[in-house]
Amino acid sequence: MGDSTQQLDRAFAALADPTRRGLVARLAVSDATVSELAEPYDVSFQAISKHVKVLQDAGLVTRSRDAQRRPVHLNAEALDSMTAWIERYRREAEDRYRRLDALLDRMTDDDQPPTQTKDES
Amino acid sequence: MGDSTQQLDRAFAALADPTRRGLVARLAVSDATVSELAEPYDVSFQAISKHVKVLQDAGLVTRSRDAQRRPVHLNAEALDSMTAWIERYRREAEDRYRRLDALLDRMTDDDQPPTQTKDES
DNA sequence: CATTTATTCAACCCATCGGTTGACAACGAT
DNA sequence: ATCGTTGTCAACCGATGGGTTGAATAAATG
Repeated sequence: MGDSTQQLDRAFAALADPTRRGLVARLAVSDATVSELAEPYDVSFQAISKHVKVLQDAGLVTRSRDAQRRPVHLNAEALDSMTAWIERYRREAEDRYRRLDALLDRMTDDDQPPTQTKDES
Repeated sequence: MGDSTQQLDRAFAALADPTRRGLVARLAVSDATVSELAEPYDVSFQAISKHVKVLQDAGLVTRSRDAQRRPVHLNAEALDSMTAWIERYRREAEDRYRRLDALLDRMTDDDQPPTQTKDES
């Protein structure tokens, strides 16, 4: 098992927190420093710094350096890998339901036993 | 903010665990009982039962009753709400980069100051 | 009724998480 | 060199999470 598993672990865990989802939403608008990010929240500055670190370890954001500032930048590719995982199984499940619906349709249209497809073993 | 926030909390947290992602992948193929789900794993049966409960509380799966059995069923709509959240901000961010790229292109093509669009305030 | 099968509930352990406060580090400005 | 700004690190606390084992529930079956 590669570390793509761990990366998904961290990415999903990161977005499980409403504060961190708020940070992501904010960063979708523009890059921002930790101080700017912390401003709307009622928690300590250090707490937001920790949250940003969690997002960073999950690969969801990157940092750069501009004098004392360390602007935070949203990494859209990491979001892609999450939707890729979800969509794969959602599609698989929906395809299955579609086949099942078609099967039931055939069974009610006429009482013939269904012909077996290669996907159903 | 309604409990759609809490629901997202739970959904993302649910998929943050590799075992639970494995269960989702398995359930994309077909519904299954807890015993069937537990079989490939090296942990106790009760641990898998707990995992299924987490998925259920997150709205990712539903249960039905068939004699003693309680088959677990993947709820594709819950997966949809997750991708909806992610895609919203991914698209927002990508649109921004596209505008920035276009801006830089204009600035390097000729040295004219860029004309302000309605999206940049 | 007693048993088997399928599943949950309860109590516990230890690790991790989100929050706090206080100290430290890096850099720009004076 | 000192100061202010920006940010991280470290230690701690209470709550939550994933795991365990053991007991309890629910329903078919002898």
